Amino acid sequence: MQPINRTNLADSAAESLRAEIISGRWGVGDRIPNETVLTELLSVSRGTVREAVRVLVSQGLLDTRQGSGTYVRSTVDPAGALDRVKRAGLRDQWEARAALDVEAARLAAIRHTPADLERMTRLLKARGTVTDNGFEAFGQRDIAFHKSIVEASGNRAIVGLYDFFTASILETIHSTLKGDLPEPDEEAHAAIVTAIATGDPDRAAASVRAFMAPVLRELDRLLSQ
Amino acid sequence: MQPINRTNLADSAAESLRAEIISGRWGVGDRIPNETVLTELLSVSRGTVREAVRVLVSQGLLDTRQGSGTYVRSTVDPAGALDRVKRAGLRDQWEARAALDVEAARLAAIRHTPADLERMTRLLKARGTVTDNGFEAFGQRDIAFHKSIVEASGNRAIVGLYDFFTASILETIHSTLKGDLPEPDEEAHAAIVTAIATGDPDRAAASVRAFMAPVLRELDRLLSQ
DNA sequence: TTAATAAAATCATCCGATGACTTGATGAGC
DNA sequence: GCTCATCAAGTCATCGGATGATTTTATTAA
Repeated sequence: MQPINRTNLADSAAESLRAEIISGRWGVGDRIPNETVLTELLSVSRGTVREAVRVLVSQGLLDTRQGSGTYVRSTVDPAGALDRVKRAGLRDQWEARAALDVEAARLAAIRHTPADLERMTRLLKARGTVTDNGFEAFGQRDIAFHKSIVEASGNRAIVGLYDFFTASILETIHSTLKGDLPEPDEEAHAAIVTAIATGDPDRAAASVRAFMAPVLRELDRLLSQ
Repeated sequence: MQPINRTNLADSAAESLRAEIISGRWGVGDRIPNETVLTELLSVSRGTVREAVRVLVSQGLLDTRQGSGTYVRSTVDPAGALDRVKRAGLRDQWEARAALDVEAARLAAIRHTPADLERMTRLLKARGTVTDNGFEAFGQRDIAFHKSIVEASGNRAIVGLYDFFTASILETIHSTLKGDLPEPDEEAHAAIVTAIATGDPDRAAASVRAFMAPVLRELDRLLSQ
């Protein structure tokens, strides 16, 4: 049931332009053909060319200067890569976040400060049970706890990515699943904190991995139905 | 000095739409006003509205369906997440990428196909030495090899993230360091492939971790100077 | 040579028109 | 009453042309 390749001319045009840039045929600083020429090269209208160009401008690949032309700003494509991440699907995103979680715990075991530990412990205690203040609030508290672990890793890039995935996954899960993923019990949560507190990175990583495995298995089962 | 606020109508329009989404006034799944109405609301032409909408579509915030309308796809601002991660600095980015590398190798050990193994082996052989075709070309071949490992993980989200970091790191490293990071020898590279081939996830992960450790140490040393 | 001016090139924006697709309503047939 | 084909309205997709704003280049005068 894949409608497949709902192909936009503007998207295709953007891909063509991106290919020219990534391949290096258009180097940094080069002025690319003007809109009229691109219209002929790509066989699309000028409006479509402009939409394609503007997408690449918004991603930092191109730069337009009124009266002068359109120039290549960068040949690398970080925004495009992140965009692909967004479209990767719930399972892959969940697995990627779990991977970050595992490595974050490893780092946290090495780098955590007493304040980090105190915070994790406090948030775990505040987490409570599902019945307190409704499902939504519980989800928030659960997320806060997990985030405190990631923050203890001291790596801002990992924290940023974790936030990104958490928000993205939350959205998807609300619209596709009905929130019936298994929730590990308090004991499993506490085990992570304990492992980090011991300062053993392997043990910390393993505890998170063990924590995530059954959830990921259940997610697989739900999505394969 | 700064003409600043070189105000594109299309960019301003995109910002207005983004504000509606981020603020939550337009929720996920909502259909936003059609192009004609947006033309009136924003006081710009329909072409400009389309350019603004397409930018947000390319960023994953909106979703257009011909014949039906334009819908809010996500309230997560990938540009914001991207900015935070980019600001995280070279060291954190490198460490985050290494973390992904480790977990990707773990998954690759479990999921790799014979074609994946063949590809990794071929790329490792093609990688050669620094002296072949200059430093730049060697870097490309090295990246291609490492990416083949990540791709063998079968997780598109991780692949996307890896691309993101690779592109971002390359940009930074060219401008800050002088490219004098230690490069693990061929033996270390081959060890990763062997570990993945055995299908032992722990061994695969450990091999990548061992691979990355000295590089990260040296990066720390260089950045602390 | 230098500075002011004019002309050309280019992107920015607007407008109108047609096509393609989706959705909901309508109505015939059972 | 129910099903299904048909139709009409709504919406995005694409096209083409026209005008304005800005930059760059060429020209001209001092």
